[in-house]
Amino acid sequence: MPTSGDASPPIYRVKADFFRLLGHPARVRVLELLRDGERTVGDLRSALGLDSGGTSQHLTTMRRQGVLDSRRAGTNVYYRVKDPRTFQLLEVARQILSAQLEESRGLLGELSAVEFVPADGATDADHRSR
Amino acid sequence: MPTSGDASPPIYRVKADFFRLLGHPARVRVLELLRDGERTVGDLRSALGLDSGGTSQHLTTMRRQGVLDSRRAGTNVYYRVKDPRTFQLLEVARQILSAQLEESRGLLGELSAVEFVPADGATDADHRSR
DNA sequence: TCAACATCTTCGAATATTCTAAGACACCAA
DNA sequence: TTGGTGTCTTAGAATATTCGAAGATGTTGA
Repeated sequence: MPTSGDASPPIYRVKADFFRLLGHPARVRVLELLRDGERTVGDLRSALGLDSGGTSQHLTTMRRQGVLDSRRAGTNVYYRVKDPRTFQLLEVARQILSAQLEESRGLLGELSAVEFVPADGATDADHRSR
Repeated sequence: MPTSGDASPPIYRVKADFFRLLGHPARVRVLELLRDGERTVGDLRSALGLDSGGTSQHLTTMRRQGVLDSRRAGTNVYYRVKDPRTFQLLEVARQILSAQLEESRGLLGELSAVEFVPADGATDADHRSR
């Protein structure tokens, strides 16, 4: 068996492609809309507020990369998420982001507490000026 | 408390920005290199094979978005991953991708088994021509 | 202060992605 | 077979990201 034409790209590139695929608001929404089952293109289109061309483009991209799967039923096409672990990805991202939010909210609190000045004026995270 | 100047963007946009940040081979590698602890810019630079400008650019981007954190020690700057859950993201992505690989490998096997023809010529996944 | 080193910034060119609009195609019901 | 609906494709313009090169800044030790 031949090692086929295109040398398979390094893992970190495959991963990057995969994350880049998720790196678009409309595509994140598609995943969220598909969280509880398949939907037709029309459903998604109206939920996203895109025209059918744009919707189709995103869906096609995601299917090509193996994130989505589709099935035709009459004149409609139903899309679904292929691997449920994809939702785990969204969930972990949500956790990370809400932790960030919490932290920055904390900093904001400190900021407004003008009266309080820590013993050592400069914090560790302070080494970049600008 | 005022709702501050910039209306906070919808969650799906924040998530998308976050994934897009991970959507670059060099940045994925940085995360992998930081899996077991902090590294200096120079370490990362030589591992990535970039010039110091490019390295700095990626690191700065990741720090601005809150994925990395840095500390200066003398003339060096050490970077580290801020939230360990970030690695979980990489891990889940790896799982999804290797499942995909396995599946396509399976299809490839079928493909080379030219003799075998299923009872019904068309499969379900076959509704898109082209 | 100066030289050496590490890191950061900036800017324009190169490249990639997304948007928009127009029309093509597939399927169903009449 | 024809019209209507739903989905897909394409191509070029608009926009965003990345690359490469040059130099600025900050830190240490002499």
